[in-house]
Amino acid sequence: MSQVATNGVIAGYEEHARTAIAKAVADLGLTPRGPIDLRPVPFAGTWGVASSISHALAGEAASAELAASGALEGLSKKEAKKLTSERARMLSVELAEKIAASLSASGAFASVDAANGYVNISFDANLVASGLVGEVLTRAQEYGAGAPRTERVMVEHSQPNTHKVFHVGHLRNSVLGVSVSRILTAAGYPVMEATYPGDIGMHVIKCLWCYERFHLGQEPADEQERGRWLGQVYTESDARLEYRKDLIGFLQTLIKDDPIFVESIDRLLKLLWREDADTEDIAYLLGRVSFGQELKDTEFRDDATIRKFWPIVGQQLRLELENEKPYVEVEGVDPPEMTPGERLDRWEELNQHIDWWPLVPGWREEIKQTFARWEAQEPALVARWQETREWSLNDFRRIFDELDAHFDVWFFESEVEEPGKEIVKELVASGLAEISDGLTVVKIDEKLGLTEPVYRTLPILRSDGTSLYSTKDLALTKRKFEEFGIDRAVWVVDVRQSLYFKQIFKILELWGFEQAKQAYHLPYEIVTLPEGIISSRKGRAPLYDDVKEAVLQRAREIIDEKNPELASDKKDDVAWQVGIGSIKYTMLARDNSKIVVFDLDEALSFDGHAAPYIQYAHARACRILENAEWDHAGAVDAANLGNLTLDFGEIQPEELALLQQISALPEEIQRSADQYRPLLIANYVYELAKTFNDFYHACPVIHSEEPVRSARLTLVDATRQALANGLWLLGIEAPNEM
RNA sequence: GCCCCAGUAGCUCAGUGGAUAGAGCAUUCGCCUUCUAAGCGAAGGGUCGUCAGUUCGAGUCUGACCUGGGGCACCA
Repeated sequence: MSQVATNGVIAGYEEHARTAIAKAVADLGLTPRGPIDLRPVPFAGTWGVASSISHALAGEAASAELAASGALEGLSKKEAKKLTSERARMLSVELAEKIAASLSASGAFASVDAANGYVNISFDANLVASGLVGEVLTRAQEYGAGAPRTERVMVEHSQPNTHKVFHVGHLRNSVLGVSVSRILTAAGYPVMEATYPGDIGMHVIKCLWCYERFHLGQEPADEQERGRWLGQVYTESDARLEYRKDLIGFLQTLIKDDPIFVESIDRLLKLLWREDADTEDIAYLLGRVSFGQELKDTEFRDDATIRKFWPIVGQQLRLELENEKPYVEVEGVDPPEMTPGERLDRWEELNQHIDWWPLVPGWREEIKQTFARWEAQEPALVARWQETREWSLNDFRRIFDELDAHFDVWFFESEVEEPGKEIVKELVASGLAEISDGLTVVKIDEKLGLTEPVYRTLPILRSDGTSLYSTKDLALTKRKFEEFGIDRAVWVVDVRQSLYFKQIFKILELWGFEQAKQAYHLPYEIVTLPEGIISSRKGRAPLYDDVKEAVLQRAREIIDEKNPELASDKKDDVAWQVGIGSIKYTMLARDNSKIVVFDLDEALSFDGHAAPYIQYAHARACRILENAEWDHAGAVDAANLGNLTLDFGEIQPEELALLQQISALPEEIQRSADQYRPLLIANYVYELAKTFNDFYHACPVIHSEEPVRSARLTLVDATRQALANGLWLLGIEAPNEM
């Protein structure tokens, strides 16, 4: 029974069943091709394991038998198949009966029967339940955890950029990273968690430029507000620098999907003519608009042209809105991107800053200079960077704390910039990298002798010698393995970076860095909004702090309604547990490969398949134990001494289902660790809550007679533990009352 | 053009080659004098994108195609 102690009670019984089936099969003179499959019996009212081994054996036998007898000759493929299939079904039923009979005769199982070609082995419920529940109570928080492993894993997640805001997109990453780390830990791996904030790069330069140039000293007095404020400065920097592109882009949209605008262009340009605009510019506009060709902001001779033209465009859009005709769909023609109302709004937005138009080229020049100052490590700029960076990091530390994300290592992009450049030098020296059109790249496919594009080409240094994201990741990967002695490194980064990571890992491998093979990119799909992609650049992102506030407020409202007697500070605790738990659960109860469309109304709905449902089941279990004045410590003692014996009397289907569900946790943990999928745990714990619900609706606990009462209370205790453990793996708290 | 991902109920999603494809939301109808109604029960709702193939057995594996999304030289 030592096997049972390490792998769990149920694993022991399963192993036992597997060996017995294998023996029964061998006694019949048959050899299964693969391992004996086992699964829970999929019917209510049973607890045990089923095998479809007789189907597999019968299939082979039927084919062989029919082929040998010549019965298939002259038949069409379809007919032959049908015949084989029918014969296999008959044989599998016979075989299952023989195997079941043999297992029954051995007397090793409570009951064995054959049904439909399956062999079903039922457990002696009271006996196995005592073992299982005893295991849950003695192992407590450790129940479900696997045997310790030696492979050391580093999980890097949570890579928000400083100088930008933390939004729900980052939230998915952190929540996923925390959960994957916990699941790997539970599966037995020693895990290191690492975060990697992007504290340098073009976004930082832009933000610093905008801060110095327009907002120096305007930062909020409250230090807690500064991170968010800085994010707004970043958004503004981008709006300024991209102003011309944005405006031209909008004109381009008008040309594409507003035929009335295009038809009116002659008249509009006549008006522009009267404004004394540059004639060549007018001709340029006329040509491009009437032929639907691409406009370029650099093609205008006079900066004043667009400023004169803009009010005219606005008048036209207003006119179109006033005379709006219902949109009629035409087959083969794409519907317009924007409604007339949206067009006017967008025009208005751009109009507010029309004076930016002539300034943009100068600003872009200033960005280059700021970048150069950074490269030269000008002390004043570096000091500014350190100060502002800290505002963002303050936010991140608080947010990670709130999310219960704890890191063993903090990597910063700024630390690996120089080491990265060193590696690039080596790569160039060794001939792996080359300089193509001034840009340092690795032509990976060429180096591998591939003719089809697979890895393509990766730039690893800008032509001006400044570092790229890739420059830094080369150094970081090396550092992870060499400095921290890990065996496997996992990057939790969204799916759009898949090719990029393939490239980085392959380059390191080509360079001769063996551990590159143990580097794994864990991709997950992005979070979008119902109206499209999240962009902190455009300032269109639900911020973590805002979503948190909304969700806490909603949770508090519901608590006030559902459980008004709860003490006020307790209400706050529960609101936090439920609110944060709900956000986390919606992120985790969707597979990594699925896009999450973030909708605040949905996030605020706590009904049905959501965290509170599971938390509620946990709270109910706690309350039952409390009302029964259940002696938890006594039960644990009994279990530790091996004295725990449960007597459910005539055991109910709901009790069996609950036992079966509790018993599945260890396997689910291993499976979700192997696949890096918290979803499996999210589903598991929901199913467990549901099964528990069924149980306590069907089976009175406190009001039942001994010994059933104690058996049920122990089962409730075990359920409470399994729910808490499952929620912990998701990073979600389990309230004792709510 | 090449590569990756998704396509299952009206919507959002589960589904480990195995028994009758399941949840939640939404809709309709029930259930609080019994351990918390954030709950429970019932009803309706499906050519599992299409077509071939592998298999005793395919929503699940393979191939082709269709639709949508993403990626592919100086963003991160």
